[in-house]
Amino acid sequence: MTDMDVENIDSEKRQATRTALLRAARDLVFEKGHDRISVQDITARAQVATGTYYNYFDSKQDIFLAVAQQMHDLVGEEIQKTRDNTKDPAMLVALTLKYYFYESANNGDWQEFTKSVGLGHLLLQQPEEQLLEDIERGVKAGRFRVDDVNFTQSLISGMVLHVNRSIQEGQASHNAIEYAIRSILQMLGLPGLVSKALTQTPLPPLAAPKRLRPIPPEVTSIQDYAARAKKVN
Amino acid sequence: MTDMDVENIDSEKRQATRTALLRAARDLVFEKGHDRISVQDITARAQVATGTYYNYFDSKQDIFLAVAQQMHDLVGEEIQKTRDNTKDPAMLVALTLKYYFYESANNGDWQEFTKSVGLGHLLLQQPEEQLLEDIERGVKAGRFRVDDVNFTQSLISGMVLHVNRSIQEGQASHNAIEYAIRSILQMLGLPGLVSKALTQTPLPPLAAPKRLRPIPPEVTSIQDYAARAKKVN
Amino acid sequence: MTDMDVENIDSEKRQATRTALLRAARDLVFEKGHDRISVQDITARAQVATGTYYNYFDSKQDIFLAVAQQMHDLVGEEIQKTRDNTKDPAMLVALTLKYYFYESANNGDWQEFTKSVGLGHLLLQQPEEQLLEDIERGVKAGRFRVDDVNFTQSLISGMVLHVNRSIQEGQASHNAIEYAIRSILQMLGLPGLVSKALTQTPLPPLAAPKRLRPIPPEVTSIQDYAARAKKVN
Amino acid sequence: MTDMDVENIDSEKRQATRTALLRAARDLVFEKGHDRISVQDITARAQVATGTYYNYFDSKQDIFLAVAQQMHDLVGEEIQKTRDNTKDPAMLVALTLKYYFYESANNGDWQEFTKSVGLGHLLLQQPEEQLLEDIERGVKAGRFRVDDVNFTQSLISGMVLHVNRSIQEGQASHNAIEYAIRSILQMLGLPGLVSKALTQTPLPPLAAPKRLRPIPPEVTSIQDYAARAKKVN
DNA sequence: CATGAATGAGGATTCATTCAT
DNA sequence: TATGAATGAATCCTCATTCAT
Repeated sequence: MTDMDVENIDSEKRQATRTALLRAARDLVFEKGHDRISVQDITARAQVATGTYYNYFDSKQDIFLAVAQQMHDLVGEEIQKTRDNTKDPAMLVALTLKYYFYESANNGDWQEFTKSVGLGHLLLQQPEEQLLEDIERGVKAGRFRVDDVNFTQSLISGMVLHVNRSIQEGQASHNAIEYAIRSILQMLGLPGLVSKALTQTPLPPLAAPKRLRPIPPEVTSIQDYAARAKKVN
Repeated sequence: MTDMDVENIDSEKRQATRTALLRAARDLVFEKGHDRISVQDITARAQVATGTYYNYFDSKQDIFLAVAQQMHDLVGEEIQKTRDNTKDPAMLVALTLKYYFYESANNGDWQEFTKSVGLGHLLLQQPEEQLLEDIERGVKAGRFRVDDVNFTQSLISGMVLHVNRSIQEGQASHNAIEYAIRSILQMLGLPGLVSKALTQTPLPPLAAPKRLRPIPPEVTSIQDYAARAKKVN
Repeated sequence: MTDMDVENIDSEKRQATRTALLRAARDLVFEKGHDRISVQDITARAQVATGTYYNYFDSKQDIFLAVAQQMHDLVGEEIQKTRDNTKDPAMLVALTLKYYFYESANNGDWQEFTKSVGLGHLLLQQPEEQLLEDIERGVKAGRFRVDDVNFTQSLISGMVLHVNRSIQEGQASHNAIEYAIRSILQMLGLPGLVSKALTQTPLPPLAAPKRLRPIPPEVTSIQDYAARAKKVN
Repeated sequence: MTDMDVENIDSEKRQATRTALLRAARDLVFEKGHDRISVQDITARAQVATGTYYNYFDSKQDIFLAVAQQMHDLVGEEIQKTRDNTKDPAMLVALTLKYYFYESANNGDWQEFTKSVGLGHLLLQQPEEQLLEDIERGVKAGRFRVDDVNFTQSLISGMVLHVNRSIQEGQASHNAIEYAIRSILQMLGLPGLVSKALTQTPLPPLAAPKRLRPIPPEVTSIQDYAARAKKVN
């Protein structure tokens, strides 16, 4: 058995435990909803001792962030499949933006999870480095006309953030997304018509995101509870 | 001063305390968000002693239900204003359903509050007795044709519940609400065309619900957090 | 029973519990020495529930500070008895300084306690307001000649701090205390000879401070432990 | 490479690890003070794995005792340098006692370290075997007049212990040390005048012990803390 | 022997709830 | 009814120690 092997074995074990904890945390959030989850709940579910948790995460909150990252990465991987088949840099930018906007607005798991764990302000968004690369590629290919690549990336990320926020607050108009994407493409130097066309290209559907949360609680009318309320004597 | 007076004075005092507690609870939920609220927080804010709380509510959870009722009643009162000006029973049913659907989907305060306190399964919905009366009135006026009034009411309430649930899970089609209302009206014996017409009548706007929650936290991308995550060695 | 009575009774009860906790904490420090004391130890000894502790102190460390204050006050009260019989402001200043220096250097309980609880940097020292009053009185009586009373007080407090520190670090000469007091009196405008005389006036002894700590652990040579040490094979 | 060599190499490695652990423990005590040190802290500082610690020490406390021994040995070695130049057995006894008393009272590192780790009852003291040899040599040289060498040694060790304790508790008179040494010498059969003379011989200074602990915390008056204390309502 | 993941008891702190006054 | 001190279970987190590799 080589050193390499030893390292790998250790890594695998470590990864296994870490994954078990992450899965336990994620499942419990969807099952119990809230801060109703204790660290002990998580470790019990993951079949490890209480203290083990702190070999992997710094605090209770820490694991929820890690789960969010995991979910974020999952979305990224899903999108990547379509990106892989896209050669045109302009198309790449357009569809990536569109996908992320779509996910941000519609990925119920993400929304439920992040809200539940107090990370509701996190957004599904393209990693900044990736966007930067996309822009650089477009510039090299002569498709984009940009003076300062880094600043352009920063500008776009800012816009996306803003649009996402507007959507979440319900203040975004019906076609805010399309409009935003079109504006961004134009900003990158594409002609208006091309921008519009790219924006409207329909997306190949993403793999339907498997719903992670189990049985939702029975939806109920408030009257059922009213009886139990304490009366004012 | 009569016994009656004494009673009334006491009652008023009691109501005042109860209201102070309710207001404190509601404000704190919107300010601090979660389970970060203790009974002590509530009583401190309401300027009463800790123990006083339990003269009005049986448990910590109890008050949140009461607040939810309060909010539910508020919505009901708002809707009632329009109902008061509506003579036709069919129209009454249609607009009431429509209003409640609308509120259920869009009342952000309600949604935020209920989710926050673990009552996310509660829905804004017409009180069953009211619906029953509406149906009965329509029957008396010869507008509806219904065999079993009670059962019909029960059926409708069930449908509404189902539609609401679908909406909340994002599985409802674009015009689910309109379709549901139309179906219900037909169920009550109205002709298809009439049903459709009633359904499409635009609603007079409700008083814009004042948002209670304070400044939302800054929306941020997950990459900002990534750095802090504990690495897998 | 009047409201006044009720208040007093409550106060007394509260004080009793607080005192019990303080006494428990102090005793345990002298008995067990260190952080070997848990909050549960303290509450158990004080015969109250764990949570009760936090109705009186904000944190574990908090109570140790409170005990230190208590001990500090005790010293102050002891000194006050002699101060009460001292009319001359110059004498008052001289003997107060002398007493505090003496206590700071020799009060074993104070030293042991503060070291034990990580407050070893605290000193027994005359409260600044008291010193200020002393100076003011001396000025009014025409005994001191000082331009800026507040600044003078501040200067003196700083000197005392410095001398105390030197003593604790073993860097102070044999008669540092006398010299310091004499210098301070001169600073207040007294003639050199008078200062010297006042400084040398012997102190009436303080009430012998009752040693609070119980049986000290058996002093032992390190050889007794050597046997138990793990050998290098 | 012979077996012997292998053994030696292993031995050296072992010693190196052990030394690294000891150094880490000692440094950390002086840096962080208290029980704020975990075994993990020590191993991390020593650049070894957690488990390695338990190949060298039985418990957490164990290493502190070992460090104390190390410090004790260091003092012994320093004293030995002077002992080596001392031929007269009486002088040897006198100066050894004096040195150890001096160190016991003044070696700040020793005092700080032992107090910190809960070994405050340990003393710097001449190893009993060494004292025994010293006495025997004096007897052989006709300098001492002693009936039972072993019992005498035991008696002396006991006295030293007692004096040390008195010093630590601040109950020892100014010249307790000199008086004790003189008494011991007389006990060994030396004439009073000779004893006195030997006792008063000044010591060649030991190598100034380098202070290991870092910057001491700022000394402060208790009033600065008072504000933060929780009030009794 | 070295390693470092796993363990679980222990300790600080919070807070829903009770109850004597 | 109002009060607020008391309660103790629950929770987060630490860390000495073990043990399989």
